[in-house]
Amino acid sequence: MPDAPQPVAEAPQEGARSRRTYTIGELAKLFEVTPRTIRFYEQEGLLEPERRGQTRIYHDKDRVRLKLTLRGKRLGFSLAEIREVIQLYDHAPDGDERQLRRMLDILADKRAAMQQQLEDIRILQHELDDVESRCQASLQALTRQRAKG
Amino acid sequence: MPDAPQPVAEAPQEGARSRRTYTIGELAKLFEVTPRTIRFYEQEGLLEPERRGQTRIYHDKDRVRLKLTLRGKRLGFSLAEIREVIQLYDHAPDGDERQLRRMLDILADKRAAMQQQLEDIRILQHELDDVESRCQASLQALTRQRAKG
DNA sequence: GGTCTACTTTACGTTAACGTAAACCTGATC
DNA sequence: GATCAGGTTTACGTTAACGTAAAGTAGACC
Repeated sequence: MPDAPQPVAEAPQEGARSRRTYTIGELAKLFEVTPRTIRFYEQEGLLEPERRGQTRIYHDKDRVRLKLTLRGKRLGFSLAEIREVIQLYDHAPDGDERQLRRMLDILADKRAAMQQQLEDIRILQHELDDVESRCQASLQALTRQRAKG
Repeated sequence: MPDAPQPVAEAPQEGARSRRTYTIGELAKLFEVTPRTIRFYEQEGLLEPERRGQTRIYHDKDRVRLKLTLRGKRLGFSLAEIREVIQLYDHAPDGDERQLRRMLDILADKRAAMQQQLEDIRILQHELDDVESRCQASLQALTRQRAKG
């Protein structure tokens, strides 16, 4: 499942600019994923943590990226697609005209997909409404029957 | 990707009750999937076509189920989850109280997931807005520069 | 009756997204 | 200085959702 109501894990915002850093374990706990997952996302080019000696140090930028990544996943995007969006996000203002136009094309695609998703959700919600009301009805029927019997 | 703007393939509705049937190939073309995919969905318990001799015959019920399945996939649900919903859909009114209550629980879960998705889409759309405006800005900058040079 | 075309089963291959296990390093603590 | 928690790399394993190829069948047409 698109990972239902995520515990809305979020970092404490000490003032406007929280300059704190995270170990991989901290970040993992914060978003309820495993360290392995975080390393894998790095390997796939979604994160680029600092290195202090051998160990990774994550900054707010990485935390935001990870958040975006998990949001994308909940919507069924692949990691490759999410990386695409992240690169758009980071390199939007530079590049030549052809690149910029290509970006706008990709953006239009993502938008269309999300529009489709909105529509899909709308329809599915109605269908769930339907099932639920039928469920409630038979439940009440059972209850009435028990009251009589 | 959640399969962007699907060509909104849909069957002709000859009157209210279209009693026509479909071969696997027809159904596949209608929704732009392969026959293999349709057989796989059957194997996973999502479809139950009639058999005429060896070959499968699909009715409107199957078409609706397939449509629901693809909608679920666009939202990132797994086939197992979709099967769960389909079974809810088909067996909502029967079963004892415990089963009905369990159904309502599952329904609540799906609802929560979809609420989360709505929120995710809202946020992502804003982020895409941001990227796009930055894109447009640098594009205009390039154009102005060219006009001068 | 041969030849298409579209169906069928069986079975192995593939890709994405991690899980899991082994073997190692490293700073803190008893 | 041993131990331990938490970090690291390397590498193989696993699951979902199909793709693909081989080999057979069954009706339509020339």
